[in-house]
Amino acid sequence: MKPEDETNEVYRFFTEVGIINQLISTKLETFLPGRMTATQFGILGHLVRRPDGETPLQLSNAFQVPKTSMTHMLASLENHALITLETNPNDKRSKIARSTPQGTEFLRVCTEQMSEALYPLLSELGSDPFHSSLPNLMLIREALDQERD
Amino acid sequence: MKPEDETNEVYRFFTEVGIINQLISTKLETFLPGRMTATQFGILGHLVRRPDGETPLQLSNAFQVPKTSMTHMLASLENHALITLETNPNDKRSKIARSTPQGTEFLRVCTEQMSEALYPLLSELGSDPFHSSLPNLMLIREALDQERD
DNA sequence: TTAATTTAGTTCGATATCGTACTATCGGAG
DNA sequence: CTCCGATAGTACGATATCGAACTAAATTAA
Repeated sequence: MKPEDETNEVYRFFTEVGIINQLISTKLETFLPGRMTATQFGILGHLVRRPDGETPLQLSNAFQVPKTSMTHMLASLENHALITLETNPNDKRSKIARSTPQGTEFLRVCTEQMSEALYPLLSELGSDPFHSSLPNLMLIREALDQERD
Repeated sequence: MKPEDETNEVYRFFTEVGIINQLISTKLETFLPGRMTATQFGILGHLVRRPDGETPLQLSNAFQVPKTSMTHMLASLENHALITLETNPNDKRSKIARSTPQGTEFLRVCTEQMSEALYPLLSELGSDPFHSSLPNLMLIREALDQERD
């Protein structure tokens, strides 16, 4: 394949990623209350899986959003009583975000609704397209992540 | 594999897609002037490849963003003189967006810069991860797209 | 032909995002 | 201990996003 076509393929890859992200975020956001975004929901899921909590900075690295956006998202989740934000005893500059029981329950309910909504898609496609592309996506994500400095 | 693990894999797929989208958009946006977004840049690219132009509605379908967001994005591109917006002679409710020569040139320059910025990534990974996952991404995108109604 | 329905796009208002500049705290060098 | 550069998070302001309600044009029905 010509190098030019390879470059084109990379662009198409990123375009498809953008559209899939758009489609799935929109779909998810119809289940979420008010203006809660897919990213905010992702953060909640991340915290539910980590009972010791994480600092805002760790979260902004994990989701690759600016710290200033993270401040806003965490404040919003805290307003909904889905997480708590305490000062980090080891470093008073820092904080620790943790999921509340309501947060965990909220995640469970939304995830269930989302699974139902995705059921037709999974029956149609099967799990293979997801299964076989996941390792490549992880590879690309890690390389992009590494490069950023 | 258990059905439960399959579901988990699907979620990880969407998470990876979200993070890759975030990383690549941020990277691209550092090359773009002012507050121009990756989506707006994508729209310009779409129009450059279609000399006859497209209507705002076609564009909002292609990129899966609400019409009201498209209005804003097109207005912004028009302000930068990168596109023109004329009323559609076949349907006076409608409009046609077309790239201007400046738009085409602007796209060329930014694409070139982006290609240079992506060069290290491509050398490291090779084109295979992109090449082999693209068909699956297209499959998933088309299914999601179909479903939306 | 007129009236009702549908469709394309915009206006408006609420909220999300994020860059810049700031404050508070930490941790190392002397 | 004291200074100073680095680091965590926030305030603020500009702009992007997008749902709801609207206007105008096209299409369908009667």
